[in-house]
Order: sequence, then structure tokens, then C-alpha cells
Amino acid sequence: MEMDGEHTLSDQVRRGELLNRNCPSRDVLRHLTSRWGVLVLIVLLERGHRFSELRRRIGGVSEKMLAQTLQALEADGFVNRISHPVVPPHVDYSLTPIGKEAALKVRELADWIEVNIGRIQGQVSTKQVATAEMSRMGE
Amino acid sequence: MEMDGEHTLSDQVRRGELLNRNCPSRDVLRHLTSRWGVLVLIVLLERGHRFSELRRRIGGVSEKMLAQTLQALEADGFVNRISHPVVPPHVDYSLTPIGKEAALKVRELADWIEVNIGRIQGQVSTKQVATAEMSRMGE
DNA sequence: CAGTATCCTCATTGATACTG
DNA sequence: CAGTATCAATGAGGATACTG
Repeated sequence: MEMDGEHTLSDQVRRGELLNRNCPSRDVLRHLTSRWGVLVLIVLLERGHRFSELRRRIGGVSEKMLAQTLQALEADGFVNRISHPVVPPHVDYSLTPIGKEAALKVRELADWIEVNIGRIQGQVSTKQVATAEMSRMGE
Repeated sequence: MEMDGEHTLSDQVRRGELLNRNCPSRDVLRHLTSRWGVLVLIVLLERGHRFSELRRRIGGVSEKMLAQTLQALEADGFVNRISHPVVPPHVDYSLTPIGKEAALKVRELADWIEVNIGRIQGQVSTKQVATAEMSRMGE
């Protein structure tokens, strides 16, 4: 696959399509950032998994939601579904090349959160004090 | 602020807290990847905005959802809310330092999608063919 | 202007049961 | 095993009206 390096359109490509009500990218974004989609991508980035493996690894996901999430990701071309015609049934899910690219971006965000969760939760809600007395606090 | 470079815990930090049903990071993740949260972060990364400015820039968001989204991001410490006590009311929203870090990750994902949306949508769903005749493909 | 409050609708989610 | 079907509950989301 080609390595174009970092595709950031921060340069000159007009951003803001996403801000448009009917931007098709919004749908893809929602799939990639969906509650279970994020976790599926991260797990599949590690290696291919079977349905029940995914179900066990991703705590709290129901069969229905997992199936639904996988279908959406498959429809977008991010996930490959390989069904082995044996008994009992055996289905493997893995990332497509483009899915791998997307998953890496998603994992970067997830990793950032896990690394910084302490910093995030350690913050004091400056909400009340900010409006009440924001003049005297040393910080 | 410190530049630890890229915080990827891909190294040795145990990943998978997120896979745990009760991981607190999941909540933060959901706020950052929420439908309107993503767009708010991207817009605020550009510069601070007033409530109605955000409302106008983010197509399709309702007052209620925007307010709700901003409150969640503020509670997590990602967004600063500065209320100027004047008439008519004037409130500015901006990113906190930690919010800026998070927003950058979110924007990277969003940018990737916008750049690759053509590649994504141009794909043919290999769904049917995969199950139909996967025996003869070199694999 | 910047919200909050209320009501309402529909999508998402989850438990359970069932099927190929 | 890998789902689908069904039903019930929760939550997201939107329209409108109202307030400081």
C-alpha cells in the first residue's frame, strides 16, 4: 500500500465539509466513532478475531450490537468478514488495509485518553469557581 | 507544558482498560467521539466561538444538543466557558490546554476521513462475492 | 444572546429466545 | 458457533416556548 505519509488536510484542502449538514463523511465518522465501533477496531488492529472472541474481549457488548457494528464497518469496507463453511460455523473478522489506517487513528485517540485519564479526572471542575470568584485563585 | 511527544501506550502500558466494562475512559471517549462533540472540538480548535457562532457553523445541531455537548466537554475539562456579564449576554467557548490535545487527535481522524472519503465510498462491497466464491481466490 | 424547560418522536441499546 | 428476531427500556434528538 502507498505511504502518503500523514494525510492532514490542514494545509490547503478546504476543511469544513464535515460541518455541512449533509456531508457523507459524517456517516463514516459516526461508524468509526460509534460506541462499539471504536473498540472493535482497536481489538481487530491487534489481530483477526472470531465473533465470540470479540464478544468476550469487548466487555458489555451484546450480540446484537456487535453484529450491527460489524455490519456497518464491513459495509464501509473497514472490516473483512470471512465465513468458513464448517460445522460448527466459524467466521473471522479482520481489518482491510483501509480499515487498518482508520483503526490506527482511532487507537491514537483511545490511547491518548487512557494515558491521560488521570490528568482528565484529576481536574477540578472550575465551573462554579470560574464565575463566582475567578479573581483571587492562584490557579 | 510538557512535550512527551506521542503518548502511545503501545509500548508497555497495559492496554485494554477500555475493553473493560467499567473503565472510566469509556465515558470520556464517548464524549469526545459523540456526534456533536467531534464537530465542536474541531471548530474550537480553530478559535474560540460564541454559542450562536457554534450553532451556525455546525450544520444541523440544535440548541439543546449543542448546550448539552458543551456541558459534557466542559465537565471533562476540555472546554472553557467564559461568561461576560453584559447585556445582551456574551459567552465564549474555547479549548483548555488538555482539550486542545484531545481535539488534535479527533481532528486527525476527521481529516483522515475527509481526505479518504472517496476511497472509502468508491469501494465495492465484497460482501456477496466473498461468501459466494471464496474458494477459487488465491486468498 | 444564551440559554433552560417541556414535550414529543424515534433511534439505539440490551435481554431473551430462537435458528441454520 | 454465529448469528437473527422480538420486545422492552433508555437515551438521543428536535420543536417550541420561555427567562435572565
